[in-house]
Amino acid sequence: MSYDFRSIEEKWQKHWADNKTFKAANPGSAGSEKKKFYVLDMFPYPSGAGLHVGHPLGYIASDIYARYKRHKGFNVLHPQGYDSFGLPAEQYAIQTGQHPAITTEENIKTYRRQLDQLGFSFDWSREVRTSDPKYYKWTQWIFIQLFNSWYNIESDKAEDISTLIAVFSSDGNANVKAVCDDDIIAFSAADWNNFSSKKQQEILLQYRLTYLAETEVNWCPALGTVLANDEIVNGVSERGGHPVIRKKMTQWSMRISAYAQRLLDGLNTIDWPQPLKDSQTNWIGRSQGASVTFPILAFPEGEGNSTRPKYMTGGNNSHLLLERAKEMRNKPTEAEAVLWECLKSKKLESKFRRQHLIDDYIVDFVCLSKNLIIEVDGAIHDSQIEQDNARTQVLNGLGFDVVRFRNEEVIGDIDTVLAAITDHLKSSVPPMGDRGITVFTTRPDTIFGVSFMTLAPEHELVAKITTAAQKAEVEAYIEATAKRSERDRMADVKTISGAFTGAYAEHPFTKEPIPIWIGDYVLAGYGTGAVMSVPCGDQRDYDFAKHFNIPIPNVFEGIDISEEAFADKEKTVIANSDFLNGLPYKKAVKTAIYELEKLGQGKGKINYRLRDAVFSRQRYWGEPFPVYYVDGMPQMIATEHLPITLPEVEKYLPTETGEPPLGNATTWAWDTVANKVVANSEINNKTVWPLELNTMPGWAGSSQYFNRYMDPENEDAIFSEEAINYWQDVDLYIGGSEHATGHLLYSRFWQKFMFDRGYVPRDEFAKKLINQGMITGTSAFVYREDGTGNVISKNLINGKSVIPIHADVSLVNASDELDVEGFKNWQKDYKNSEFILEDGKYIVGREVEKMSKSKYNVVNPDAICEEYGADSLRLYEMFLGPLEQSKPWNTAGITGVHSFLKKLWKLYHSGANSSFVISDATPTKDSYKTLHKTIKKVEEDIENFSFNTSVSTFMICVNELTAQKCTSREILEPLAVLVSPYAPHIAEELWSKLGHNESISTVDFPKFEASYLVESSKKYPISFNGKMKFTMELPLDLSKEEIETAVMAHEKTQQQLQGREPKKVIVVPGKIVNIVG
RNA sequence: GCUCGAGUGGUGGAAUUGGUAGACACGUUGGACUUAAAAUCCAAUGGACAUUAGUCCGUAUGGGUUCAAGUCCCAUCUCGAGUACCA
Repeated sequence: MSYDFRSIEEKWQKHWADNKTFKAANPGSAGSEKKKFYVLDMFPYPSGAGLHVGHPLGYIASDIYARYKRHKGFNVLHPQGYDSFGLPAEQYAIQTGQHPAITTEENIKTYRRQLDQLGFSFDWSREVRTSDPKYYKWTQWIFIQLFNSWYNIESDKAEDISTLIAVFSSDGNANVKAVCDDDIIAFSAADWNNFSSKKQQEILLQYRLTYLAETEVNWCPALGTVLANDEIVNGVSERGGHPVIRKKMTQWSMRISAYAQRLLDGLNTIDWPQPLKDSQTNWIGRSQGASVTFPILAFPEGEGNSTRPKYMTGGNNSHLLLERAKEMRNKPTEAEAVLWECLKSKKLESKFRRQHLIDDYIVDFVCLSKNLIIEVDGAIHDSQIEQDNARTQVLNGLGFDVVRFRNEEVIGDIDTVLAAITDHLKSSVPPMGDRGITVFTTRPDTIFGVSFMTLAPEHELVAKITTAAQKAEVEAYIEATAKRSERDRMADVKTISGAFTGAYAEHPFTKEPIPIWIGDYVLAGYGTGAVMSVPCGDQRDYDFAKHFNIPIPNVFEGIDISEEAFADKEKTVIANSDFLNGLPYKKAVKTAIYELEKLGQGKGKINYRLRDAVFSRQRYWGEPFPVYYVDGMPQMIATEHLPITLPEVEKYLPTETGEPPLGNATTWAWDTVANKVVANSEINNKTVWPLELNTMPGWAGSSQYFNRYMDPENEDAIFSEEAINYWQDVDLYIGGSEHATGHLLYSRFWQKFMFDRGYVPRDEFAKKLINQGMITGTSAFVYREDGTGNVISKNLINGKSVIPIHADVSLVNASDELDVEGFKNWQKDYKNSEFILEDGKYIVGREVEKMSKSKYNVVNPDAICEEYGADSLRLYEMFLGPLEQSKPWNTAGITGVHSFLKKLWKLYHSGANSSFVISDATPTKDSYKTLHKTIKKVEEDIENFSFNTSVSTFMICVNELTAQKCTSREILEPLAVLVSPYAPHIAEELWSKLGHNESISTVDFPKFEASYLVESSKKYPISFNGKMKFTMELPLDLSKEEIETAVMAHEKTQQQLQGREPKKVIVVPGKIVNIVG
């Protein structure tokens, strides 16, 4: 009987499906007493093109591992599902009008058929689809949890928003340490309790982990949607390659920045590939340095009143207000008097002034060096909250922090008040405002090398500080840079451009004026959008200074900076820098920060590149938000009313007024009484309100799917506690490296959030991750000659000018010969072209490229399965090389693994007419040895994910057993188990022929016995000066001396030495002999 | 530019803590079987020289450490991936 892979594979695929062979057991059902093991493939998007041979690579590897773990006695969870929301189905809907759900359903069918035919051991009873309302109900649920959470820096975790509200209403926000928006205004408990509900909601949005805010987003006009940073590659959209522009829009954002440090720290606890960790580290972009504030000297050097004393901070009406201030100083309230006694005694180590003019306000107390204002309010202020807020905003705008206390607080408990002020003095680096430019620098040690400041052209201060004389030039420059697209700016980093604002800042230490420039090499989106430029230590600053003839002071000892900047931190010794002179880098940084803190003009700071993630998409085919709007403020729909299902729309394009596609829906309003979605016509702005029109991005559905697989049918919770506590986390996660900074970062973020809120027991979702390499295509080219239009065979080009044209790889055989007639029929344009052949053949050119439809180099697994079978394809994909490595697809070698399977089959069918033969004879010593060295190697290989070498090992094993004419059950039974993870169909068939009725899938993995491999002798390689000359068989129990004697006595040794006396003989028993001399 | 990874026959790739370089396949060549083809089986196959015996050279390049280096160290080159003015 010959190896009929077609019927064998069909038979077992049906058997597995009918018997639910791979169903994983949840707690409470049989099988869950075993140890768990969770093997997961990255969520596939079911594209219309179906699978190509590159896709299954990772699935085969994970399947081998899953099957191996079952043999090892584990309860294995190996699920599969579909990330089925997404752009392609929607683009297709826009073009054809076909509902994306239909397209998606069809694509999934193709995927499922293709996956089934490869014999994967997935537990299909757990399948999830992100576009299924039963699934996205829980995506919406998580969104609500995020909305109802804030990040408490003190406990360093996310907490329920109610704990924040409690603090606000008892203590205000002065002592709240939270990750929140930058423009937070200070308020007291009384303020909070008096704020309108809308005002409270606005403030809370500044703290929530998902929040609605006007942000600058990447808008892609061609796709009609915003894109996340990771969806943009080289300045154009990842999908489609369309241009992307910056635009301000109100969008949902995720406060992932709160988790920057923990996302970084977590990388040390997981076994993920280093390059992947590196790119996440890079993306998070932590840099340690200092934030430094440079006061702005309002007028250019030498002009006007730059000599005006610094404490004169009043505005235009100063002359009117000074008298009033004096009067108030003489008649302080009781509370003011008490506080002033404490402040003027300098108990707090900072100088305060009382009843001082700031712009057009008289403030109660101010510390000018720390930009801190303290107001003491009586009962009257309760009635003028709005005015006070306006005043606070103006003062904030000028760069001051405002802290308010009530009279009763000051009189009642002065110590608490003083402690609060001390806290503020310590923590307050004045926010950026008209009074100063705050910059972030990693090199505070070079602060004496600052010779100019540079602001991003978009920086909000630019308009305020530019002098009349420079106005025209600055505006022209801003206009010119705004016109340059993101892409131009990136492509062209060599051109140096900028403009002088006419304004000057003051150096914190030398008090020298520093000119303020703008330049587009400074990015608005990073740090504060401003830099202190140190041309001697930074090449970009250096180039800028050279270009605009700005001085380049040298602050490095013994370094020549006449040609380029000096950026080496290790060799740095600071010079020309007052108190930093002679210090090396690290000490100088510390000292500089210490001195800046003393001045209140800077402090050590850690900066992250990671931005909050925009979470709104102006698309149809995505999760709807469980959100409706009351007076423009977002409201969450109670979780018991979820899911909010995607409405039907006439067309999938934005509305005429530019609203997202959901704006076309006519039944898209929320009735807060009936708690259901109703027609838009019922909106009354009392009980029926409009729903959110955006949908969630692609990564929403994939950020917790791995946990949902643990309990996918659960309708009451995202997963049961029993399920999550049993399965815990993913033990092995396999997928492509393209998800490094998208899916894998967002998933880690959500997992940490779920951990903080107590829903999951682990704060990292995947212990081990492997990136499988990409299988690239081998494109084929024909060459059309310029002018003549003749199509020339590759080796006849000889320098002629030709245009390469992709030919479909199915028209080319293994020897690179083209089926010319087939090509002519395929591309009708070439019907009448003349093909210039060599030796009667047309030879194509070959090139390795990404496998893609447009390059006509896609190889479909269906054809391979048809010709060689799934087991051959599985073995071959593994045999190609290491899993992590990228490699071009080349079918040439598949006959090798296919004939291996035939040999394996024959090993069990050695009888007459190839009939099945098995004997109970005791195996030979050699057969035992062959089997056990195979067990050892295969086990090691699987544990190390070195699947390619296992396949070789099987080949060697079968070759040896065939030569030994082995038919022993004692050998051939374990061999079938060994092979089963790799080639499960043939293994099942052989197993059943061996007389078993149960599936092979959970049979124990054969146990390795070292005793079978023990040898009594070794074929020693005998080397002379390290070069192997011959081998010599010697017993292994010889001592070093005995080996040496035996080797020296050998005739070939004497022949090699030709009478010379060896200087030294190295003997490593069991390994090698090396004779030196 | 920076970061990371990789360079081994005609090809995919093996090679344990440094210890016989090229396992296992593909391809190629020759042979067996066959009317023929397919399938199958056998043999050879890193390069150069040599009838044989054998000799020399060989893991990107140049150095180094070592009895011994594909493996460790230094420098250089090439390719791939990621990143893009990150202060």
